[in-house]
Amino acid sequence: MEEVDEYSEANWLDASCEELVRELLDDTTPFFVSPKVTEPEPDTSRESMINNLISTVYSGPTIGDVESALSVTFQSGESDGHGGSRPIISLPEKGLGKMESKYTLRIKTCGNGLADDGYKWRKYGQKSIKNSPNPRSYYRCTNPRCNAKKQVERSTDDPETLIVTYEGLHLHYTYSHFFLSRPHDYSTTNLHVSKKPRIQSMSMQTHVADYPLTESTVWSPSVMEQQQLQPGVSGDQSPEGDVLEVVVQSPVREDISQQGFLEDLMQSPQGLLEDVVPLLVRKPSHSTTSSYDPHSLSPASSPSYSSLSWTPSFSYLDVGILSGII
DNA sequence: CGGCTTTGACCGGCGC
DNA sequence: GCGCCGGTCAAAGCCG
Repeated sequence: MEEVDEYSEANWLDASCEELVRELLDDTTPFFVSPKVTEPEPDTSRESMINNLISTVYSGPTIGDVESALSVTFQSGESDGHGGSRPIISLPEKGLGKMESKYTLRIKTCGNGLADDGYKWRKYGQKSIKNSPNPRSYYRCTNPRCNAKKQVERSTDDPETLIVTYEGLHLHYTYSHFFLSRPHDYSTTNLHVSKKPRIQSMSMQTHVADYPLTESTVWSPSVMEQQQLQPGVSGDQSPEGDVLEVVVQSPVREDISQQGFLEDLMQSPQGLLEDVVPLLVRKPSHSTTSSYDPHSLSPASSPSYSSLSWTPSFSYLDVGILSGII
C-alpha cells in the first residue's frame, strides 16, 4: 500500500525546525494570544505572525463549529536541506457547514510520509474507486471500544496529497493529549500542564490510549504546541481564507513512564483535561459547556527515527470535535 | 503466535 | 429488477 509506505518512511526532523519549535515552546513566548478573529498583521516578527495565524485559524470556529464539517489541508513543505521536506498543514479555510461527525483532511505527504496521530489504526479494506486511479484504503481504530474510522486515498490532482476522511469518534484518549515534550529536555516530563499547556508527546501504540472519555474529550493542543507555523499561500484555498501552514515537528518521548501517566491521570483526570485544553481552543469566544473529542490522522506505523531524539512517528494532528455529536 | 495487511467476496444503497 | 459502486467482511498470508 502506497500510503502506508509513505507513513512509514516519515522523517521530518530538521535541526532548524527543532530549534524553532523549542523557541515556540519557551515559557516566555506567548503562543495562543487571542481567541478573536484577526487578520494577519504586517508585523513580520515570527511570534507575532504565528499568533496571528493561530488566532485567525482558531478564532472563526467556535467549539460548536469545530464539530461541523472540518477540513484541513496539508500543504507541501519546502526542502529542509537535509534530504527531505517538511510536511506542511493548512488549517481550515472553508466555511464551517452543518454539523457532521465526518470530515476530510488533505495531507501533503512531501514524499516522506505522514505523521502518526496518537491513535492506532487497522486496515480492513481497500477499494479502487471509480474515476480514480488510486485505491481507497479503509482503516478502523484498533481500540475495540472505539468506532472511529478513516479512509485514505491519494488525490488525483496531486499524487503527493492524501485525502483522509475521518468518521466517528474516538472514545478514548491518546497519549498525545497528555504529553508534550521538549527535545533534549526530558527532565521536564510532567503531566501537569500549567499556565501554558505543554503536552508530553510520547511514542505510543494502541493500548495506551484506552482511557474512556466521560463527558469531556480533548482537543489536544499538542499539534499547536509542536508545530512550526509558517505564513503561506495555498494554491487551492478558497480566496477568502487565511492560510496557515504548519510544519509538524513533534518531539516524542519513548521512555516516559506509563505508570506515572496512569497515576496522574487517575488522580485528576478532569483537572488534567482542564489543563490540557487551551482556553483558546476550548471556547474561543463564548461559553465553555462544550467538550472535545480527539480526532486525528495517523499512519499505520512510522518506524524511522531521527538523529535528534525525535521520533517522526508522532506529529499529531489532533482535530478535535465535540463529543456531543450524536 | 498474535497482530496486522492483503484481497476477493459479499452486501446494501442508489440510479436507471 | 438489474447493474454499478462504495463500504465491509473474513480468510489467507506475512511479519516481528
